[in-house]
Amino acid sequence: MPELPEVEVTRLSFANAIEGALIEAVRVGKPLRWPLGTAPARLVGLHVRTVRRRGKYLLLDLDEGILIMHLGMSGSLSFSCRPPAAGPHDHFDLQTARGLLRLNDPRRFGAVVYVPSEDSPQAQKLLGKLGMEPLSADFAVDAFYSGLKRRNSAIKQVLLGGQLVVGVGNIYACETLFLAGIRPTRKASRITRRQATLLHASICDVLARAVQKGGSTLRDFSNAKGENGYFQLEAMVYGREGLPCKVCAQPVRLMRQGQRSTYWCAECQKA
DNA sequence: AAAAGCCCCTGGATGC
DNA sequence: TGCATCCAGGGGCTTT
Repeated sequence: MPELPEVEVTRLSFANAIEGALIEAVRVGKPLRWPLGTAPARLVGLHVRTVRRRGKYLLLDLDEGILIMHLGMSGSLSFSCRPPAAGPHDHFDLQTARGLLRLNDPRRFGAVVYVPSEDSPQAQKLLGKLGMEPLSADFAVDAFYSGLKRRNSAIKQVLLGGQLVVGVGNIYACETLFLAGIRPTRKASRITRRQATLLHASICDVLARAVQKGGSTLRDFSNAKGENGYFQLEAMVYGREGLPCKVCAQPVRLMRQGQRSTYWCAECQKA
């Protein structure tokens, strides 16, 4: 479910509330993607210092070490003072003095991993190959363009891959390519500087607007306060197969790329 | 090294 | 109502 905007919206919805809080107890439910990497009891007594985001990962800096969280496809976090009893899909609880941070994840593609530091092998295995942060100053047009030049696969796949730029998942890849007028199957290496500049701007624009709208709630996403997002209402192509393109009125198309659905407009995306 | 496929898992929608 | 099939916002691992 969650792409960069949803993860960022989630972070913003509980970071202030949890920062500085003492960890009082930890409950682990069904196994997630990877084991926690430490005994749950060893987290007790530590404080949550800050909550950061890297790509689609959330990083909770503790007094000692970092708790890395990932929401996978179906994960969401909630933070509340009076949480209900854990349900069948609540697989991780971090009980703090300020409230309970809970990961709900039906499909269990998500993860919570404790690492001693960001430089540790465990952390680098997850974070080491990540590309540029699209909402930060290090997302430079030149670096983006030269990175595209070095890739031979379809531009959509390069965006999803996360090695050049992080956080762009299936929804936002479709949307940014539409806004930039680029065919999703276009070889990345053949994208012109002008198109790369346009795509770069579209990525910045779409992700920032999606964060402002609280992310996209397709099925069940909500932030840590339980609030839904509304960016899906502004989607130009994603999930709109057969419906008229909002720009040219031609029917939006659907195709498969690397086992994922790609929505696009053949009329508006000719580059 | 890069690229393409496969797989992890559950639930909801659709079709017969 | 029941059952089979397909699909879903991710990404690591294995194979080319």
